[in-house]
Amino acid sequence: MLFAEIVATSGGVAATAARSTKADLLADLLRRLDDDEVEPAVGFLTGEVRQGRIGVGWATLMAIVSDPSAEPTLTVGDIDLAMSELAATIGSGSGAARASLLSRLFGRATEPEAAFLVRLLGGELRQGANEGVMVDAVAKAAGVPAAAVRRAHMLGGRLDTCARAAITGGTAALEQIGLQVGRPLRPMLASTAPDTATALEDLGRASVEWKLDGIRIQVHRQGDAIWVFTRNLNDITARVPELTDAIARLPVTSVVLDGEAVAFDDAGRPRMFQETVSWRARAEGDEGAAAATSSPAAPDAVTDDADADVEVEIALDQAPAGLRPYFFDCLHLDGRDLVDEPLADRLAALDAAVGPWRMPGTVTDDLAVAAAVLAESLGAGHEGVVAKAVGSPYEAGRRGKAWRKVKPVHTLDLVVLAAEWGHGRRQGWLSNLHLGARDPAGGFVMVGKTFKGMTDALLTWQTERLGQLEERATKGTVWVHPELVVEVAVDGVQSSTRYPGGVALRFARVVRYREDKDPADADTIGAVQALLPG
DNA sequence: ACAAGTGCCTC
DNA sequence: CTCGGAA
DNA sequence: TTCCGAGGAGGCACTTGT
Repeated sequence: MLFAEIVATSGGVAATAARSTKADLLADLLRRLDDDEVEPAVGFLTGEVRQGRIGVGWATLMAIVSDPSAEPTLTVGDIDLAMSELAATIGSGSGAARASLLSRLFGRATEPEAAFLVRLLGGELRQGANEGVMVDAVAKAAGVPAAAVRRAHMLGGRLDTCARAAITGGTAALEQIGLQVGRPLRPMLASTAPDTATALEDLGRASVEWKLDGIRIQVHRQGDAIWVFTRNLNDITARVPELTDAIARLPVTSVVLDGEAVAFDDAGRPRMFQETVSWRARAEGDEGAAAATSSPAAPDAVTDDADADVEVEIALDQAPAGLRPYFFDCLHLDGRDLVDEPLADRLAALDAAVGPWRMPGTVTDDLAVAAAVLAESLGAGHEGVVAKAVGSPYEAGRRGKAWRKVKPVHTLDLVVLAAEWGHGRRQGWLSNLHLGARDPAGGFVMVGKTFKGMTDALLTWQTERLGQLEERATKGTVWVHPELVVEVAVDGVQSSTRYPGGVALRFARVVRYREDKDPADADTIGAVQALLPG
């Protein structure tokens, strides 16, 4: 099939409002593909290339110079091949080689094809349809129930291969795609709740578990073979030897576990998220250190009689404590799939499988108990809790209401220093705010930006109001007289080298404007810094 | 040898 | 990761 | 209810430029 047909379909999808019509358009195209074209085409129409990292982003795309072709000649296979070549182009000189490859490719593309490629490779397809719509499209094209596609997608992890299976083999082929140890499934996600009482009232009897601020891990083990995947199903096995050591010791023959990995300090307190992230990457290629860092002590051993050898090696390494896994779900144990079993049964399997690495938590329907678990978690330096209905199955890939996360929210009164013009549906509105805390010595210290929490009506108001306060502007940004106070909610702050106050807001969103307040009433930089842990 | 720019990953 | 809009 | 897209913070790997 010509790539131009993909581009035309994407255009049609973008011009359509109804999701079902978008799916119809996509299904029409899927039916016309050759079998070998299904996987790349599903990727292109969900904004991805199946080769993954190809080392091409906006800067690279903007530097391409080429004359568009008049007639479409590129096929789906041509583009797929080009992506494979780009992915394989690494090492010294690869930048120029990729640029050359892209120039030649764009020279063979018509103008609409080139524009589509820029959006695809730039990660901004913006056609109002992604994997969610594509699932329905695949079902329509293959004449199978959407639920069958959805389930295969969740358990198999990749929609492109599910699409090919559905179209070439129908329901029977989809049913072959089950949970397989060594292949990641899409993790279940949690929706939010304002507090533990609300969560428990919605859920009834629930497992209330600590929520740790680290990296989501999905661990697979089959005999001696171990895999560690992230939330987005990336394989980080080689980068987390401390975890694989611990997993190797579990009393199981095969297992699939869901959990969180966090780095801890000497005192047994969790490190800041940024430190956990950097921990993840440091092990590989770090010859001596990786071998010396033996399995971390189990949580119960750390607080009282920690293993002396571990302590010594850690001190030598200048890298105290380390990365620890905390598991909160068990999806497969010794040959038995548990995804469809109720949480209570999965927790029983978890207890048998992970011993000391179990996420702390309590099954309860008592509001006071739930509140106490939250207090314990926060007291131990963690992020909050997740409450989970005890009867719920593991809804892979879904952000269902069976899991509710509860995190404390802080609010700050900050001053708008500048705003950036929005893009896409925010075009024409001043959207992204630069936020400053008050410096008691005079002036304001920028601590972050936010574009979240604004309704369309607020965007309109804010664009007009900030326009009145404009002092100077560059392309994309308007600096304003610092007098507008805005109440901002944050999950917390983190240390920053970018911002002059040494702190940056985490997940900042606008609550409301405070026109009743003056900049002199705004929170100080000291108040913001006080939110740093420790 | 070192710094800057870019891509891509986590949340 | 959060949020608001839309189907 | 579900999906999409608006865009935030930091940190490492890799490549290129000085």
